[in-house]
Amino acid sequence: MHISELGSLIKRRRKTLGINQKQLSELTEIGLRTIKGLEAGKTNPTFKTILTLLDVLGMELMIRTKK
Amino acid sequence: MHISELGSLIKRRRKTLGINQKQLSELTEIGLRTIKGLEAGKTNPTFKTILTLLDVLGMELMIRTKK
DNA sequence: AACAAAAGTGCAGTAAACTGCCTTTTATAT
DNA sequence: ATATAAAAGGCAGTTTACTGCACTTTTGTT
Repeated sequence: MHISELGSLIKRRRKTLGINQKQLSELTEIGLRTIKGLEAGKTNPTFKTILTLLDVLGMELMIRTKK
Repeated sequence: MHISELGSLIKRRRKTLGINQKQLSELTEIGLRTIKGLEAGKTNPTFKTILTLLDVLGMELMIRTKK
């Protein structure tokens, strides 16, 4: 998992749910400009931003030791 | 998963591996002050910082849709 | 108890995330 | 072909993550 992956993953999920960037911005209360930059893989988002987005998108993040 | 969880998770893993904060800082090339703040749950780290730490700690991050 | 190592904390500078505003490009209709 | 909606991108201001330095507190060892 790296940053560009994260962006495309969120973009894909958003489209699956049938919402646009503006709607996602309103639902998450994250600035539209931030969402655009993140989906394009052009910024290095903070943990909070990621968690807020995943929550609204019905996704979860897990961390575990590599086997 | 929220920020304080992330901090304690990383701290626990670091101790399991038997290294101190300074060594982790050197291995990851992330500032010692940053690691201290993160383990204490006092900052909102960036995705890059998290991924770098997890990598050196032999951990991985996954994202999936909630069932 | 004394000492050393590790961890925690305040402060200040730099870089970058976050944000809004506005313009341009691209896609999707009619 | 035009009009509309969605996405992309430049720019500038504000906030905050990241960092080093210096000092304090806690933990562990002899």
